[in-house]
Amino acid sequence: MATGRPTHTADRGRPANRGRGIPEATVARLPLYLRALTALSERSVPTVSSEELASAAGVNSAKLRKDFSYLGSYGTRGVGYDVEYLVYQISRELGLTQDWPVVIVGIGNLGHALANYGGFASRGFRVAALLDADPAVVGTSAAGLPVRHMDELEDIVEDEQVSIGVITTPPGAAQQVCDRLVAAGVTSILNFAPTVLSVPDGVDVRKVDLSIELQILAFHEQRKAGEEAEQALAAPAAAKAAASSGPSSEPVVPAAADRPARTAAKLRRAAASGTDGDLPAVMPA
Amino acid sequence: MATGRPTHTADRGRPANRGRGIPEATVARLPLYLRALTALSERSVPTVSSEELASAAGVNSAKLRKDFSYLGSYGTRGVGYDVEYLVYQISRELGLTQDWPVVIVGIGNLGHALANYGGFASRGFRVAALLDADPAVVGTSAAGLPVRHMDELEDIVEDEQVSIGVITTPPGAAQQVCDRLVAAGVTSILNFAPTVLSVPDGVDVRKVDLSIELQILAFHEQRKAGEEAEQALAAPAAAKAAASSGPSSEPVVPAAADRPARTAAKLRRAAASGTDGDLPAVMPA
DNA sequence: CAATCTTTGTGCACACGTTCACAAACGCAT
DNA sequence: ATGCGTTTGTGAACGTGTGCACAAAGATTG
Ligand SMILES: NC(=O)c1ccc[n+]([C@@H]2O[C@H](COP(=O)([O-])OP(=O)(O)OC[C@H]3O[C@@H](n4cnc5c(N)ncnc54)[C@H](O)[C@@H]3O)[C@@H](O)[C@H]2O)c1
Ligand SMILES: NC(=O)c1ccc[n+]([C@@H]2O[C@H](COP(=O)([O-])OP(=O)(O)OC[C@H]3O[C@@H](n4cnc5c(N)ncnc54)[C@H](O)[C@@H]3O)[C@@H](O)[C@H]2O)c1
Repeated sequence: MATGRPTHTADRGRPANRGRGIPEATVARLPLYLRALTALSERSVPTVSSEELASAAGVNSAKLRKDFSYLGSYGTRGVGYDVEYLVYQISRELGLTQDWPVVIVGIGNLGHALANYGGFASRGFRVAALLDADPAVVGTSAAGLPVRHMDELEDIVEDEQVSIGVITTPPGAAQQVCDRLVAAGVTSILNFAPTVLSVPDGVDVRKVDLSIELQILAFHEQRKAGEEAEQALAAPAAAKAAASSGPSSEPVVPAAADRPARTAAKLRRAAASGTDGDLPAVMPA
Repeated sequence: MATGRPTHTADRGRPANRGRGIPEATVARLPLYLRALTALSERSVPTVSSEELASAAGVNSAKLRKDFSYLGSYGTRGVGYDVEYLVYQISRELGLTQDWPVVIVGIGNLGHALANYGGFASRGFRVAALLDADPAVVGTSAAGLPVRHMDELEDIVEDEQVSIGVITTPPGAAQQVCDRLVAAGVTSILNFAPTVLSVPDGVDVRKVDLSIELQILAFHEQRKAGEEAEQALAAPAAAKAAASSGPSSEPVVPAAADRPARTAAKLRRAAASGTDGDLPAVMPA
């Protein structure tokens, strides 16, 4: 097991979340804060309040303060947080004060893009090697690094002390590549292939799945269309009255009135898909 | 506002989560189930139990059953779920029975990779257009599609009824591109730039952030190293005894004993970083 | 038809995450 | 020193998500 997103398998009998145990949700937000703080630091802003920083990171200020409270009391009441100091503390907590060599396996479209990505090195992540199984790809270079053959994986992982691997192979090869990475000693994997990886205890897997993100957006998009259809059906008279009563009238359905073109498009969608009670194409036995 | 991951701003006065309201966590798993079910469907498997399907999707079977219960009672007790029927129901719920035209803005490294990605079209997502601001890029083609100029954005969005936009521009341009997409009528955005986007109510934003994923992995990796260091410090005598007592002895510290080479690497890390109580580089005023 | 076996659907308890609201702490002015 | 305005840190309430455990429902067999 140990596959999905919040799979931190090494949860062996921890008492509660206090006293070194930072909640997973908080950990996921720390990089966000760090990014905002780094921007402030570059503008030489000395201190920042929870309200300002929260706004810059796109979160609630109470949440931010609670998040920071897990790290310790690094703020000053009446003033705010010291930017440089917080940058250091968060970096340390996330383990970014050390070097993290990373291997990328599968140098196709996506692997190339990742290899070229500058944001990699900016936070202590160093591309230790690019690997591929295809002899046609091996020997070429991407972003100044040579693409090396999978045979070298074990040596590279050992020599360079690699503990993080990125998988950008086709889905069919992902599990096999994953097994090999784990056997070689990699204990954290970032998987871009649309595959459920199974790994032993103590190995963390996170996945990035474009297709899932789009499907979630589509779900909400469909829901929005359905809601607007309901609204339009429920009060068409009121909407017409508002439209014809001139500039002095107040908007009756503000959300819909803002973007009338969109509303028309969504109504078409809602009509096409059948928001509810559609006849299934296949009936169960 | 409306920026982070689970930001579904259109939550205007909904009573509870029942009666059409599917929990966000469930929505996020539906694509996973769908993928597993599609694979079964291609192997012509007629029915599947919650246990089997859960295992294939990498989740708990109780969770899966509860997830499906939000969609309705589509299973048969004692048998399981009809694969084809479930595929249809989930597809319909996610809105995949209709066509979703998508525009990709910023055809650089990542934009190219996404344009070439086959998994896009496989689920009703059609690339309606590739857009870029750079005259050197406009006019070239990627994955058989021409790269068009940003000036055409508004026309394309209207003509093709686009409601989903993908942003793969540099971070500095992301907010500006986002604003323009929203003004043109796009109401769902998938953002690959490391930027916090602010959008009006009714617009959904999801972000994919490689750097954050790596930082989260680094955090857990560091934690693992710290734990192993503690273990090794707490019971070095026991470990030595086990190592020297021959093949008849049982493992004392199983997790560490599995991959001894890794343990050495982690201990080195733990020593280098200072797991706790490090002196800060900058002190607060 | 009854007995048995399998598997679903869900009530319930608990864990986790979010938000409110406010006392305590601090800087600063007087 | 004292008071005032500001902002942190956190207790407490609430909402969401997870997983156990089991009754009910259907299949299957005799
Ligand atoms: N391209 C995208 O935008 C995108 C988006 C989302 C997900 N993905 C997923 O990312 C993965 C890679 O996508 P891509 O477009 O780069 O594919 P690609 O075919 O361009 O590249 C895959 C690379 O992996 C190599 N490879 C195959 N088997 C291997 C093995 N056993 N060991 C090592 N290397 C091996 C191939 O030689 C090839 O170079 C796929 O799983 C895809 O579904 C891609
Ligand atoms: N490459 C990766 O693997 C990777 C990984 C994670 C995140 N990202 C992020 O994704 C984004 C794109 O990365 P990339 O490597 O493809 O960058 P890139 O520089 O290769 O491509 C960016 C493209 O955007 C275009 N562009 C710039 N300003 C624009 C504007 N105002 N309107 C329209 N187009 C505009 C540029 O012409 C260029 O073609 C960046 O924000 C990067 O941080 C990239």
